This record gives sequence, structure tokens and C-alpha cells, in this order.
Amino acid sequence: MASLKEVAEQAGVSESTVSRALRGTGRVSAKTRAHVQEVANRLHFTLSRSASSLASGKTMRVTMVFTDTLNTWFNAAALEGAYEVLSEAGYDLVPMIVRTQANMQRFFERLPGNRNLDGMIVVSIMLDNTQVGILEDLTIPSVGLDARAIGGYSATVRVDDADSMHQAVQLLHSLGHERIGFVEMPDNPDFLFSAKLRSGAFMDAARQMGYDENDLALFEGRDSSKFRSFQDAVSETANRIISRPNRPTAICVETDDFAIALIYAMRRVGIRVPEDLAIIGFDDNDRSSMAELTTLHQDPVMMGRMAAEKVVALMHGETLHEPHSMLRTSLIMRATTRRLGQ
Amino acid sequence: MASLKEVAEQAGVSESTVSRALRGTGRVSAKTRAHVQEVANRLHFTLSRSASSLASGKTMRVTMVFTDTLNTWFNAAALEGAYEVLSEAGYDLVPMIVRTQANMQRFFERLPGNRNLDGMIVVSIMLDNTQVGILEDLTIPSVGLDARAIGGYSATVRVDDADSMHQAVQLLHSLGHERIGFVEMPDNPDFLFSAKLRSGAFMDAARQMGYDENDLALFEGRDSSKFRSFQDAVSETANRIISRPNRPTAICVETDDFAIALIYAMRRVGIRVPEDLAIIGFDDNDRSSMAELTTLHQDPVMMGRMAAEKVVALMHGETLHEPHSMLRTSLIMRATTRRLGQ
DNA sequence: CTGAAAGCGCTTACAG
DNA sequence: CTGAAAGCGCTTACAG
Repeated sequence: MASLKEVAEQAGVSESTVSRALRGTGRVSAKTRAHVQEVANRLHFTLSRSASSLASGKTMRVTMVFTDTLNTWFNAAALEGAYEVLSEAGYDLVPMIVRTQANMQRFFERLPGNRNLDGMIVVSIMLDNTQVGILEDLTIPSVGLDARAIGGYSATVRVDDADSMHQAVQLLHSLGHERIGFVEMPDNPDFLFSAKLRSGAFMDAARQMGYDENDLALFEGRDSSKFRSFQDAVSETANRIISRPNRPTAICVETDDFAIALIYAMRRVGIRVPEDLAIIGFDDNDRSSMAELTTLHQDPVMMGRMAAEKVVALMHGETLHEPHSMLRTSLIMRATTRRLGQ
Repeated sequence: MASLKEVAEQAGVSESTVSRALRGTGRVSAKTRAHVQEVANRLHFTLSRSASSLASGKTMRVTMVFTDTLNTWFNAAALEGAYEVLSEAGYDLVPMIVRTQANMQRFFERLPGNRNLDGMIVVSIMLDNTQVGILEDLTIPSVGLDARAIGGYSATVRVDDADSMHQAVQLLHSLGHERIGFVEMPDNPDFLFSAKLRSGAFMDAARQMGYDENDLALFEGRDSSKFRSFQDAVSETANRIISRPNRPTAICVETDDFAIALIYAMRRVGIRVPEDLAIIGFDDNDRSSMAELTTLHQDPVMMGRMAAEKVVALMHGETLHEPHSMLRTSLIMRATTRRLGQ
């Protein structure tokens, strides 16, 4: 465990010079630098992050906050994207899961006094006013990824729900569907996740396209804690759709996973997709192409990268040209949609 | 940004007492402790990890090393499992990707001098002798997850390939298949990943069950850099299987994803699965049930948890009863296997 | 149970 | 370009 001091002795220079040589900062002659680096390598020397951190005031650590497991399609991809950028920039990425409102509350309460992060990326979380206020007062940058609103964040990366829903409605309209609907996911009672955002956008788009209220169906997300399992939620939702008077001939579902599960549920009771019910998903995840699902494609790896690029720039004191990025999704046409009657 | 000093002043005690009270270590009267905590909360005080770390010599940081992206089915799940345990124990989990042998080399070279980790989990990596030597000399624990061998590691968590392949061969045998084969994934030329381990186990199991060399086929994994894409590798492998003289009637494929891709490739050229070719996968990942794939189920979230429990115990100075855990897979029967001729 | 003091291993003005 | 010195904010024997 060589220390910087030993490197200095062996290299015959002062500790200050070793520090400057190793970090490539400050003026050091090329010759000295090379020599110091050579000695450091020989001794397997690595700077102590804790000591550097304490002395410099920078932790070189960025935390990424989730409310769900890390191994969901979106979260894992966002993590990967952020990792690529942060590791390149020399920062450690520390994932963190805040599962309950109580935990979230505690996390935010300590944020003002937390000197253990240089920046943070907050994923898919809807903030309340207190939290927005805390973020605004923070001296470190906070970036909202898949943020529901820009309030409080130094920057955000989001998908354009309005445009996406426009594309979805347009497709269904062009295929001749006169009665359409939107299906929300089960709600996490602990977080104000915004299915509403997407469903609202769908409804607005439909109205704009001339759909009448009577021809629009909204299948609201029920409290997920009411269900024993994902399958239960799927069945319950499928039943609501099936028993709906004047059932829509096409639906858009909040996420691919829910859409795919619904396709299976429909087929099990003899409702053909897309002949009897056309379905559009959202995500274009790993399973979508196998399920031949028509869907709106988003790229969470890239979103993770963008969010990380923003925090890095902000931590470096730069000003962002475009702090709030809104990404467009692209419609992927597959086999779960078809012209009505064909 | 309150410091421990301010908390001490406001609480009317010494800094030592604040430290002891907040960390729950050392003897402090219940009354003092409560008071200090109350003051700390009021000031939004959080201990500086860097300072604690520097003073105590513990970094409270565990790194998890991967050679592939974080958002693969296995890696994301392992990360999630490890996170659950480490966060509970107060450790930060810092993921790290080492993509090339050169990077890996550098990582290992610096390991002896690296004081920035209290422990590490190394995922799916085949170590060479030098690396094994470095790990052995390390003062911090290293746990191999999905390790190919136990050499160098303080502990490992692995899946029982021999037993798994035994189950696979037994199933095929019981279904009446007389010519069987194993299909390896494309090889990463940069890492000595061990498809060989699994394929070797398959071959051994088959010989034990009485299969003759002439009735055994091994489709070796080719250097993945030779292929432009995953699809290319799939096509090339499918061709080799199809054009094999005396083609097997059943194959076991190294992973589900490759197995599923092969199913599609086979069906495209009119080879029916399972009628003409039965297929068994390995993993039981997200897509397997949708593909109706018969497969060997492993649980990487649990493996991540177990690996993390081992590092935590070792970091706490405990001795493990069972440092090397070998997990059994379970055979999930689905639609890609069937009695021969039915 | 509590406090005074040394020290962890760096970085960074400051001076030259 | 380089060095001496102060200081970052804690923890932990040591003493009482």
C-alpha cells in the first residue's frame, strides 16, 4: 500500500509535485511527470479517493436514484448509458433505490447536508413541492431522467409523450378505427407516477383528431397493491376491456410488457389480436419484436447517456445550451395493428 | 453544510461523542445519543464519507466488475441482488465494466495498491494465473460470481454445470433422442469465457448416459469478432447445424437468447421445433416463457445476493462456513422439447 | 460515559 | 516549474 509520500521519496520530488503530476493538473515539466508516473506504476500506487476527496472537496461520485429494481428494461439500460459517460469522465456511479415514500422523504431531507455526491440523476420520479424546493436550493446539479416535469431539476431528459400519443392516435385513425382507448398500468400507490401524463396526452390527441368522447375509452390504472401479482392485474384489466360496452377496436397500452401480457390474455379468451383488437405498446423493449408488437420506440441507454452528459457538464461548471431535452419516439409497425376489417 | 463540529457545539458535547452517537458505536448514554441525533437531524447533518473513510480506513465501497454491458439479463439481475444486500449493510455498490483484456490488465495491476474498495465482486470472468496470484495476495475479499473456477477468490457463487448438463442429457435421452448435440455461443476473443465448461459437461454427461461419439455433435463457438452482428452468428451456427451429416434430433444451447434465435432461424428454413429438432436452453430469462422454451432455470438475482452476503461477511472479518457455493438449476419443461417421433 | 489530541492521505493556495 | 505548510472532516486509541 504505497502512499503518495513514498512515491515522492522514491521519485525524489515533493508530494505536491507527485499530486500535480499524477492528476495532470498544474504545471509540471514533462520529464518530471513521466518520471513520477513511472515510479507510481512501479509501486502500484493509486490515489486514495477519500483523501483526494476530503482535500479537494470533490467526491467524484454521482448517484442515480431509482424507485424500482435495477433490473427492469428501462432502469438497467439507463444505468448502462449513464455508466458509459460517467466512467469516461472519471466519476463513480452509485445506484440507489428508494422504494417507499418514507425512504424518499428521508433521502430528500438529508440532501441539503449531504456532501457525498457531486451530482445526481433521478429516474422516473414525480416530485412534490417540498422536494422541488430542496433540489432548487442544492449546490450540486440534479438531472431528471424520464422526469414527469422539469420543476426543481437543473436539467431533464424526457420522451415527448404528446408527440408519441399523436403518432399512436394517427396510426389507429388511419387504419380506420373509430373506437379507441388507452390502458394505464397498475399504479404504485407510494409514488405519484404519471400514467396520467401519457393517458392524458392520448386523450388530447384523440380529441384533436376528431374522436368523440363516446368513442374514447380510458382504462385507468388501479392501485397495484390491490393485486396479488402482475398476472392478477393483467386479468383484471383484460376483463374491464372485454366487458366494456361498445368496446374499442384498438387500444394503446402504457408499456410493452403490459401490452404483451394483455395480448396473451385476450387470445386466451378468443379475442384475436389484431383482428378483433389492435394493440400499440410503448417502449420497444426486448420482448416486443418477439411478440410482433406494434409500439413506440424509445432508447433508454441513450437517455442515460444524455442525462450523464448533462450532469458532467454541470459539475464542470458549464452552462447547458439545452437543459431540458425532449426526445421523440418512433413508431415501429409490427403485427398487432392492422386496418380495421382486414 | 453543517459539519460534525457544529453539531457538537449545538449539542454541547465533544466531536468524539457526536461521532460515537451517530454511528452507534462505542458507549454513549442513551440520552446523549438521542439528543445528538436530534440536533444532527435538525441541521440536516450527514457524515462526510470521505472524511470517515480517511480516518477509519474503511471505504464502505464495494465494486462489482463486469466485462459486458450492465443491461444484460444476467448482469442487471446480479447487480440488483448485490445492491439489495450491500445497501442494507451500509455499503455503496460501484459497478465497473472492464471491456478489454488491456483494461482488465490495468485494473488488476492497480489492485494491490488500490485503497478505494473494501471488497469486490467479479462477474463471469475467467482469470489467468497472474490475476489469481494478485487476488490471493489482496487484503480485501474478492468474490467470484458465475466464476469459472474458484482460484484466487475468497469465495464464489456458481451454477452447477455438470449437474445441469446431466439433467439436460437425461431429458433428451428419456424422450428417445439418439443423436444429440451442444451448441456454444460465439466466443469473445478478448476473454477466456468458458463455454467449454458447459459444453464439456454436456459431452461428459452424454458419454456417461451411454451416447456414442458418433451420436454426439459439438457446435463450437466461433470468434465473435468474425461476425458483423448477433444475427450473423445465429445464421452461421444454424447453417452448421442444418448441414451437419447425421444431424442430431435434439440440441442443448448454451444460453436462452441464442437458443431462441436458433429456433427462429430453424423455422425460417422449414425445420420444425420440436418435431424435427428439440431444443433446450439455459437461463430461463425474460423471453423464454414467451418462446415456450424448455430450459434450465438459474436465478441471478439470488446469486447476486449470495455473492454480496459473502463479501459483507468477509469484510466483517467473519469466516464463511461454505465459501464456495454451487447452485443447482431446475429444468423447466416447455414446448421446444417433445418425445421423438410425436 | 466523555473529551483532547493525533492522524488518516491527499490538494491547493502561497511563495519562490 | 517546484516545495513547505495548512487544512479538508472525520475516527480512535488514550486518559480520565
